[in-house]
Amino acid sequence: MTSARPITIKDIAKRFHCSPSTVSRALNDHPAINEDTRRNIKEYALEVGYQKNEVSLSLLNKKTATLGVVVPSIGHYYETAVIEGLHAVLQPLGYTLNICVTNENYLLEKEYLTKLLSNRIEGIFLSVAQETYDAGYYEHLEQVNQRHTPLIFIDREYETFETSRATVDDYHGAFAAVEHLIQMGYRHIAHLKGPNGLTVTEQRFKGYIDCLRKYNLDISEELIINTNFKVESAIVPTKRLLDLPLPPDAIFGVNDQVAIGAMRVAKDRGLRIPQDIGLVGFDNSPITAYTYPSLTTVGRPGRKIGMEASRLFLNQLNASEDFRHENIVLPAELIIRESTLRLS
Amino acid sequence: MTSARPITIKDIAKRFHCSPSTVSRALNDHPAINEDTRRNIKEYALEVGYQKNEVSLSLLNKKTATLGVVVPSIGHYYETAVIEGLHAVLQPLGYTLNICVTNENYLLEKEYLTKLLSNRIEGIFLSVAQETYDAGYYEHLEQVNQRHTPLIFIDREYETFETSRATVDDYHGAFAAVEHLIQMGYRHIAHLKGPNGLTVTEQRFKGYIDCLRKYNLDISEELIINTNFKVESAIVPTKRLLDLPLPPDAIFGVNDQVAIGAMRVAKDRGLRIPQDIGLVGFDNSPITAYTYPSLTTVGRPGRKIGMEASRLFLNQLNASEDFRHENIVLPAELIIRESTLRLS
DNA sequence: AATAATGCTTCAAACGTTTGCGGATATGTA
DNA sequence: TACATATCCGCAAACGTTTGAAGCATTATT
Repeated sequence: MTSARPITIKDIAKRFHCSPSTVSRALNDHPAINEDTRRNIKEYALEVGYQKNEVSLSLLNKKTATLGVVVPSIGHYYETAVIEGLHAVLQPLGYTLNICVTNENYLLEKEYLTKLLSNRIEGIFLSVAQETYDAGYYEHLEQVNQRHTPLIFIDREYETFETSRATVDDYHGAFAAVEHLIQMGYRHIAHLKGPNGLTVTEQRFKGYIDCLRKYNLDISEELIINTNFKVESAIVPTKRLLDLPLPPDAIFGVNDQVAIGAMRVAKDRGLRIPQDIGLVGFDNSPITAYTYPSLTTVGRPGRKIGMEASRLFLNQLNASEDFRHENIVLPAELIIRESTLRLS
Repeated sequence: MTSARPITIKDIAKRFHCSPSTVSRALNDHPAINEDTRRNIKEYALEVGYQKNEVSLSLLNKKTATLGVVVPSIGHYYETAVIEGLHAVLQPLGYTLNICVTNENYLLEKEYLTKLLSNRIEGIFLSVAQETYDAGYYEHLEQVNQRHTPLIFIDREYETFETSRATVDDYHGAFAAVEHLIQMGYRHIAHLKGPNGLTVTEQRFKGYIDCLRKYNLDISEELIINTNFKVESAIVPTKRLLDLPLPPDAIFGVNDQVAIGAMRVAKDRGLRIPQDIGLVGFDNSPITAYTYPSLTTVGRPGRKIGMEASRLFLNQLNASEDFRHENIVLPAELIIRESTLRLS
């Protein structure tokens, strides 16, 4: 039963005993149409709720005004901030965003890319899934290149893949976080690392390591444990850390979620934060300002990343022959709160 | 420079000096095509990366296999859970979800609906924006009805609008939360209410009020303050509550965010939770299990709602003449944690 | 009165794909 | 040799819209 056939321009043409061309021109205010004809047609169109079929227009103009946004999840603050930034720039320009969530799944990511290309979207913003990283797959990106569809990496990227990207300087963000811990007098600093292989994970890890090196602090394997970005994935690792003969006096979490998980475990153990143990997260998600104690964290300008990524896309669209891919890296900002502010 | 024109069926036809029909049939394994021809064509298509133009197919078949999901935001746990549920059912059936974020903005919501209809999507899942509520607008929904496009309400709905919906029993969820507080011995219970007018807000509010009535507890205007669902919107209201001559001994937050905001303020005041003050949230977002103390909350089955909403859509698609809209209401579940568990 | 100009409208092609029908060639049967 | 039957392929229309070019009245210009 569902769909009563939508009114078409032909239907209107029949009603007025004129040709579809006339109706089209009338609706688009073409000057070479009689004033009365135009008015009548427009009134009637409004009355019957005519809506132009964008599908046919897309076919005709080879333009869909649609962009794909392919991300592993939309549950975290950063991702939604990026999407908001994309939206802020691109929606006013008439673009529709087609948001696809891969759930960290490679096959789904591939399927989405194919589907988006089949649907003739005009550009893709991609943060690659974890599985894609793990397996080192990237053939599914070739089809995008082959079609010369602009591809912009956001957040999670392939370092070796030649395309534009807008990312955050995770390395220096992490470095600053650990340096801050050191300046606060913490010396035995653990890291709840993300899943191995992801650029964000490894960059933050590298920042952590390099900072320890700079200050001649020991790097201990047992102080580095993987998590999967979720709160609950921090619980067991944190317990293991605190059970060590020489437990850490600070924990740097790969994101806010795991830092909050660690906070919970530390409090359960009766540890005082920041006196007994310091905690740092990453992302500056809204909640971090209101945990107790509030969480020191590294802010990522997600909205700005989205806006920069949009700019990269637009540049590529209007680019000349000698177009070179751009690499935008925005700084991360250390936000000092109570969880590390111990007056030594 | 960007787009090298995608390969079409005509290009392939030229290459093999045959007609487009033949290519089409070869690619679709039509039996009336010579084995060799088919093989050659398919090989060549693969080689040059041919991808069928879904836009033209949509036009031809009047089917886009795309559904619109229009929500006020994607920042909260519940919303992403719903989307995941929709996805779980509909993605395997070949549907693409077009996720649109209205930012609580009426005009944007209207624009999205129009655009989705113009793009000939086959169904819409809608959680209405706050502005839409406030102003009581709903003409923009008429166009959806007029086109007989299935419309399913999720979460935020218009009670008076005749369509299918899948929602959570906020009323009884709130009632259970407050009843639990009463059973724990709390007597002076405040409510951090959401923005007025929203169904979810009002239902939870009603549950709160009715429960107080049932137990003959006073209902005090000054214990009811509006928030906007965000953490920070709970700070000032909570301070005002705690500054009252007779401050509340428990706070029921309209969602987890505001409850966590309240938790922060209470702790700043040196109040012990749950001994001095009880706290309840709503949504069971992952973090609530790991705050300190963990937060008692009311769980909403977001994923299930998404799946049920999908079912409603599919029902409507295959419905006969005597189709009636369905109204699915799933129960909310009280999840008791430390923030209210005082042993009286 | 012939020509030019103006105002309004229709024709036809195009976008990429599918599909019923008819056509052509080759093979089998009488 | 004539006819039926497979086997394979092309024609053309369709989906809804836009748009350059051409058509046709009517009015203006010489």
